Amino acid sequence: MSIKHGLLALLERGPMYGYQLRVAFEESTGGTWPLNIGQVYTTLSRLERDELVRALPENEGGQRPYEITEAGRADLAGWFGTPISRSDRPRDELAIKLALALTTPGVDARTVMQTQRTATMRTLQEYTRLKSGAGNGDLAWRLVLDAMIFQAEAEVRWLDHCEASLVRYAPLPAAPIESTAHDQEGVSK
Amino acid sequence: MSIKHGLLALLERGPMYGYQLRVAFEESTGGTWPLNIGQVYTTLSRLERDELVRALPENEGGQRPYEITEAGRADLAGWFGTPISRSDRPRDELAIKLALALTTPGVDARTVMQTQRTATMRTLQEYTRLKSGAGNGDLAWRLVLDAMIFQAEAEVRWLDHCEASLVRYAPLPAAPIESTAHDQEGVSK
DNA sequence: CGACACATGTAACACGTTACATGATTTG
DNA sequence: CAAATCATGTAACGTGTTACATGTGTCG
Repeated sequence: MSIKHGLLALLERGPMYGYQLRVAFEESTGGTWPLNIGQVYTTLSRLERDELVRALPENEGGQRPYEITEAGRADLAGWFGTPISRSDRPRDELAIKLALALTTPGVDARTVMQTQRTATMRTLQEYTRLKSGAGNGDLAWRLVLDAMIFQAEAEVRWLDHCEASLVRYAPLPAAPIESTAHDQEGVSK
Repeated sequence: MSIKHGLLALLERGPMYGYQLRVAFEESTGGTWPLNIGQVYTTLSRLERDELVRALPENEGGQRPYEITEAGRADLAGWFGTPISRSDRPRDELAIKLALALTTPGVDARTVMQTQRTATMRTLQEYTRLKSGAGNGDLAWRLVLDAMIFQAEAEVRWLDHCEASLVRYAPLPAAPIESTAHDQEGVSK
């Protein structure tokens, strides 16, 4: 759904051909999400089939530009006018993974959380580096980067929250018991 | 990818048949993400083809349970052991939408943001209601809910951040000028 | 009996990814 | 000339959704 409307939005600026669309799309998101060129052509075919775009005659350079139709404009307006609801977002694989980790024998949920946290922190640093690195006159791409940062931060916070909940729920997971008479501390709460 | 490993994780608890798997999967995530039953059967076929699960003989009740294989166990361990990276997550449709809204003629990015914000706030309230509503002995499903809450909160924060950036970048979008000498109020902050 | 939950499957379709095939133009 | 970039497309495959077809058992 995303790409379809993305292409329509780009065509709203004026007629463009496939290759151009890919470049423009990647520019809009700062190259964060590479768009496969094959996908562009197949999507354009479907858009043409649905009469949301119209192919223009091949020009001198052998390029096949498309223009948006009235129906396409209407569809695009609908997209921009309607908020994206939770239900049409993909399942959160990480949440599922952690939920299942809790009840899968032989899997330590804590380890899963910590591994994920480390990885997420690393990409978070990468994003911050990217952000400061480029001067970026480009507002759109800066906001996309911020979106990824906000999400990654939320993920880290959630992971911490999960670990806290786990500790409260199951203080120590079959803690290795010293045979000597040492105390085991810090288990409270 | 998600469902494949989800089913494997459930089968790690012991052999189950399709219908059972769907119920168990939905229970794990508190019914937040309904899983289509057709999907379960097709996924099981593929898992069997790849020898990650093995079909057991049909039992009295006419049910066809599956059990996880050694290869399946290995695959599952790999899933749990490897963090989910940003690159194998789906594109963030909202971020794309907003980035494109900024450069699409005839579209007011501010309106798009505000519409989205309202919708997200509403689902956020719904989540909080859900959370307090059920007593929930179930840790897994509580954490899944929290994940959605954390995400939605991050989204709202991001939207606010976007609006602030927009204001700084383009203080007033071709503000309609009153021909009379009246002030225009209430535009700030 | 009729509705509903249980249970299994297939077919059609949409979307995304990867890889392959092909050719023109530019540039070192 | 060779390599890179520009440019268009097709085929195969994985995954997900919806809808359809079918049958059993149970409960009001």
